[in-house]
Amino acid sequence: MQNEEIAWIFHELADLLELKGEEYFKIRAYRNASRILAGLDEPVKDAWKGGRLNKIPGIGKNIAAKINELLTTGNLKKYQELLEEFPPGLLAIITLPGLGPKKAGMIREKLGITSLEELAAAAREKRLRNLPGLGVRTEDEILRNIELRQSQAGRALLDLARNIAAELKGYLELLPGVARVEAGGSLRRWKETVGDIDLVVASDDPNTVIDSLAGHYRISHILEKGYDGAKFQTKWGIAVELEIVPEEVFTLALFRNTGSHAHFEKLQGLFEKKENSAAAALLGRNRGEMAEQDIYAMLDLQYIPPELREDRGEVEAALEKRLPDLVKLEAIKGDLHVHSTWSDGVADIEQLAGRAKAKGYQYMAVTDHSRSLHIARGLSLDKLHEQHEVIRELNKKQEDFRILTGIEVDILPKGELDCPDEVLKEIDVVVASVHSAFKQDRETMTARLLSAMENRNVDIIGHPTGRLLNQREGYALDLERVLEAAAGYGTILEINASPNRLDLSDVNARRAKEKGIKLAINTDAHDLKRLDEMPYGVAVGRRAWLEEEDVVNTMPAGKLLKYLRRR
DNA sequence: GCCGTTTTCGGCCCGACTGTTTTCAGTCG
Repeated sequence: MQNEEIAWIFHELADLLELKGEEYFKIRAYRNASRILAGLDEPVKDAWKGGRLNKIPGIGKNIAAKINELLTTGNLKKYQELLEEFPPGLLAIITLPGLGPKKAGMIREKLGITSLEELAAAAREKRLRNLPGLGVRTEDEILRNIELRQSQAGRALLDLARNIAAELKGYLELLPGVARVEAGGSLRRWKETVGDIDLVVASDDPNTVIDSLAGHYRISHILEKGYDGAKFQTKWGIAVELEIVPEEVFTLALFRNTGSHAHFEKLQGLFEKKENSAAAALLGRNRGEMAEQDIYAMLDLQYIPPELREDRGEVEAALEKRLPDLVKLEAIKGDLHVHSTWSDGVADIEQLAGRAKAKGYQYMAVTDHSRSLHIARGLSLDKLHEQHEVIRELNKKQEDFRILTGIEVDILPKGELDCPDEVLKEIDVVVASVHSAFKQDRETMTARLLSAMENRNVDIIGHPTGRLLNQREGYALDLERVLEAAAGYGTILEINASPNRLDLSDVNARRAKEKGIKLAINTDAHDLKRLDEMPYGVAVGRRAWLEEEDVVNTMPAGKLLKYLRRR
């Protein structure tokens, strides 16, 4: 059982206890444990074997005992009992924005509703609006959110899909007769969510491959089976589709499998114009040596990296040899948005810096929350000052790495910042973000962000649209005006690399670039593990056609600091 | 539930917004 799975059980346990009406602090302890386990830097199993479980801060006697039960028996009695008491549908209902345990419980009691489907039906039949505490607006909101959820059904976040894909790839590669395995489809294009995991396998024995994968512990059952492929359902909901081909056509199959459809069709058009000469050349080659580059070369195109294959002008650009030189992970020299134990992170500054350094970074900004964000233990001005003193001391001990002072300052509902200018002025990296009053109307929210950008102390706008993938839409915002303002003021916009945000999105980041706005690709990590999520942000940057010069944290430390102080 | 230069119980902990109300409970970050 992996860390994420154990963490997920405690997460659900917390929700279940909330439905049961348990005491707030007990629920919080489970939530906290879930977060800690998900962010733990070693397999929980190793800590368990080594008897170190209750050495982990936040894991006490009781939760350690439950982890022990999980790892010993594969099950948790308390969890199972609660699941029987509260149907899984109720858990889905309380994840809807605006609905919590109290309202879900009331709706269940009054109408016997225990699933999203039943809730949607009741909303359509206008049966919710007369319940105590609910009205027409809530009813509309509920229906809208359920429909939004259903429209995304089956699409997994990229990190989950990539993790499962990597595991299955490793497994398949060990099978006899399997020469190569690669993930294709939207996963290879690094799209923010993935419908199913496409794996292309080079093997002359499809049956063995299919039967072997069917027995993998991640797979719950087989959905379709053909001669040269099969589709499976995983236990995590997302489907896996296998395409099994002879080794000599592997590259071609992977190329076609990667898509997108629109990109592929456009290339097909080019092939047809070539009157089969290219296709003939393709078939005439020694196929074993063929690389994807050759396919593009045959069409007189520059090589188009998978991230660009969306038919958003990349084929035209490749024809004219003007594809961008896309930013690479190796170009990233630091992370400018990281949380420590001073606010709501679970790793301390030295641990974070150590990990950042190990990645080859030159710098990292510690940007803990500002005073008004109580739930995240936002820092008082005194604490902030103290933290910056600590950082200055830590910097004295090292020469080849620099910890930058920072803050993630709240943009308060009326647009003012949650920290006085004279304090902000002294801070290396000021990230300003919205964490409250998400339901403001478009005009108010736009003015709020504009007001923050106007402040010359603000360097970066954090997760600019506030969206959470598969959970909630961004706040109402006139993004065009925000982009205009960012371009005018010289404000940097963030690409938040967290796989559940990826905010700005690829499309919006590309618009930002077109307006001459600089971007920062940051992890917003709250633990050591999440510092590793930078590749997801870089992928968004690549999908946005960004080059190294568009991304401020590709600059060396000295140049960056100068750049930040220019306003 | 966890934690403890507070040693075994008591503290942890929060204000703002929302939609429903007409004074507030529930939700949220």
